[in-house]
Amino acid sequence: MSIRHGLLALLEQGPRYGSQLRTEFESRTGATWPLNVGQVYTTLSRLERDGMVVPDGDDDAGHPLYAITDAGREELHEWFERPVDRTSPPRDELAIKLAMAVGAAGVDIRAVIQSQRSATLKAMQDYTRLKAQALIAVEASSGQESERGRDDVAWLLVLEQLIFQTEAEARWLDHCESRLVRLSATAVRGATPPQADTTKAASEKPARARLGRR
Amino acid sequence: MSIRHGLLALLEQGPRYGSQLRTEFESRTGATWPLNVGQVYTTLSRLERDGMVVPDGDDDAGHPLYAITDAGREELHEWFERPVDRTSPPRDELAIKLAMAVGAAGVDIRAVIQSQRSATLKAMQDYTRLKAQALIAVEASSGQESERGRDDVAWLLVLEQLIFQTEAEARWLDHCESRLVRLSATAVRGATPPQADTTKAASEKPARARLGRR
DNA sequence: CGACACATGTAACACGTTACATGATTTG
DNA sequence: CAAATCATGTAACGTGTTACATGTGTCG
Repeated sequence: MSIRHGLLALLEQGPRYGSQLRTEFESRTGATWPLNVGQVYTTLSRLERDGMVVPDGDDDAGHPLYAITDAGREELHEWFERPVDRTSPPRDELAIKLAMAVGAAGVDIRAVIQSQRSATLKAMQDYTRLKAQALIAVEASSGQESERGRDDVAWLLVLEQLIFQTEAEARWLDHCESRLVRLSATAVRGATPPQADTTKAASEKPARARLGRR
Repeated sequence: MSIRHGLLALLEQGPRYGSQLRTEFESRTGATWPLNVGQVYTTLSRLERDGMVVPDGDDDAGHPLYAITDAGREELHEWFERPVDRTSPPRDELAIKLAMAVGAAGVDIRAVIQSQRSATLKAMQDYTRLKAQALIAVEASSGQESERGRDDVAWLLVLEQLIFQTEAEARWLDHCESRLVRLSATAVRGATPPQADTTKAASEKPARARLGRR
């Protein structure tokens, strides 16, 4: 659904052709979310079917152009005004994974957290590196009212969102670990003897050993 | 893809029937991500097609059971070991929206940020309320080795992830706002005179007026 | 000319959502 | 018995991904 509106937003700047839309979409989001070209064409077909865009002649080079319609502009402005619904967020694979790992036999949840943390931190490093570059780019292109500066700023914002998100994820993983330690301590005191749980001992060790590179 | 593995994880506890899987899935994730029953059956068919599960007779009540296979267990354990790839995260609608709003004519990006922030903060309140309840539930069910306590803990973790995420989003929105203020200040100084930017003035004001409740 | 890149499509497939159809069981 | 509920499925649709087929320029 976001691609639909993303393309509409680009088309509001003026008529574009398919592959151009892909390029501009990726300049804005800094190739974080590579957009398949085929997707552009199918989405354009659907937008045309829904009356949001219309074919608008050809380029100098003969590329078929699409233009946004009034209905498309209406839809686009509604999209900008309507906040993204965060009360029913998209399913997050990591959250589901940890939810399923809680108390599951044969799964060492702390190992799951560990390996995820290292992946998360690695992503964090990449993002930080990219941000340094993005800052330089913004600096260089600032002052030009061209689309270059606009794209660089957009990319910087996207990147910073990724950083904020990743940081939150890392902190959450730490939080999970300490929370599980605390809970298992009280649970063990309440239900099962601390060291005599042979089921856990037998199932945790091999799961742990199986981890690492793959 | 997370539903697939989520169902597999539940099936590793023992054979289940369709609607039971849905119920258990929702107990774990605390109804954050309501799971359509139909989805369960189609996913089970695909899992069976791929050799991850097999029909395993009937319940006492006559419900058709599915059991996980060795291949399914293998797949499941790989899933637990393999960290979620955060270097190519799923497209985020909000990030795309802001990226498209940067420098777009007819769009007041600060208004977009504002309305999103209020939606985000509202979600935050809901989550906080839910967390208070979840803590009580965990407290009450702790010490029982039953599936109740496990589900309550899983739900608490999921909830806390949502809280961490939402908090990060709110902070990012603030960050965007101040960053845009700073950038537009330097951009204006660099390219166009501070107050005499008629293009900006003409495009921002009406966009602002058009926004608000809808 | 041949290789390469660019651009436009289309087909096949996976996943997810909604809605509908159909039995079986329980409950007023 | 009638209504409601639970459970199992299926159909239609939207979105997204990958891969393939095809044309059209450009450049060595």
